[in-house]
Amino acid sequence: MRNKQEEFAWFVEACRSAGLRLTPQRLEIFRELAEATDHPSAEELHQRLRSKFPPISLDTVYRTLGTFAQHGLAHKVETAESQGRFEVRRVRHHHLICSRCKEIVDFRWEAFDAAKLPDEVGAWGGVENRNAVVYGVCRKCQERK
Amino acid sequence: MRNKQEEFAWFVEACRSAGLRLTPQRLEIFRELAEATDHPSAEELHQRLRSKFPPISLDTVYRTLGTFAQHGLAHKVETAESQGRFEVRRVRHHHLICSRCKEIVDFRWEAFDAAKLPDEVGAWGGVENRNAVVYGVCRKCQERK
DNA sequence: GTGCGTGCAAACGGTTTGCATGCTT
DNA sequence: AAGCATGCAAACCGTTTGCACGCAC
Repeated sequence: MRNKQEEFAWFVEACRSAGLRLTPQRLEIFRELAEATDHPSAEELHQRLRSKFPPISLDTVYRTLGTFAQHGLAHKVETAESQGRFEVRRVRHHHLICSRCKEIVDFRWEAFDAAKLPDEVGAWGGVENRNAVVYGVCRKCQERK
Repeated sequence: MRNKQEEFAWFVEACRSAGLRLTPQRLEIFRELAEATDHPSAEELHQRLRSKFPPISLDTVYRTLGTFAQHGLAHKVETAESQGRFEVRRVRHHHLICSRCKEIVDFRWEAFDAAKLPDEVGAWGGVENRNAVVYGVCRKCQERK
């Protein structure tokens, strides 16, 4: 986990090399998403930024997340839900998804990262990334039942 | 891979035990989805059913897929796209997704299915399912470049 | 006959887009 | 000064819903 200064420096550099202008909105959106651990949707993120200055429109949040995702500054998480959810991928990780409350939690799984893929995958094409998604019911929901 | 008769019998039984009525529309939708290998969206599926009898409305396709998913007769695939895509899960499998053409291909990976999850996952809650999603560029898109 | 499933049409929610203005470079 | 980024508002698309009719049970 990087500290805030490092993260900021990394963001600035990433924007530069992607040819993206450094605007207060983009900075705020990135900072807010980088601090979040719950993979917020665009709308959720917009709520959290309401009180910030400058006021950021929802459109800009959508556009900015799209731009970030395009340039690898953020990632859209794959879920079976309709609403898109985003994250800044600090370290290689995977997702636990609670089928009741839809909460998404990160976890590390080095053995999976290192595991050899089946041969047929090589025949399919060139692999760029892999992710594990684990479904279940989280402790909180189990107790709530 | 089951043959059509077996699949039909399985479907009938699954509907019965789920308390779902056996309608021509449901049968057609299931058959079409079971034959598809490309994880179609509701709208794509509706297109394919256009010529069939009885004519099936798009609403019914949506509703039926939702019902199927609820009862485990079909599954919504987790992707980073906005449009939902569905499949009938014949055997345990995982997904290759081409980041260019968005095609989704199934593959088997028994080693992953059997692999031990990290301890922290047990602490999170009760696991019900796991899926691997592998991203890359498929052969066709590599050559097209 | 009962009531679930369907089709129609209208509503809905999340997301995208055209345009004029503003601010980064 | 040039042109990308933003905000506004309207459009858009995939999906959901209320209602009345029809069909599986």
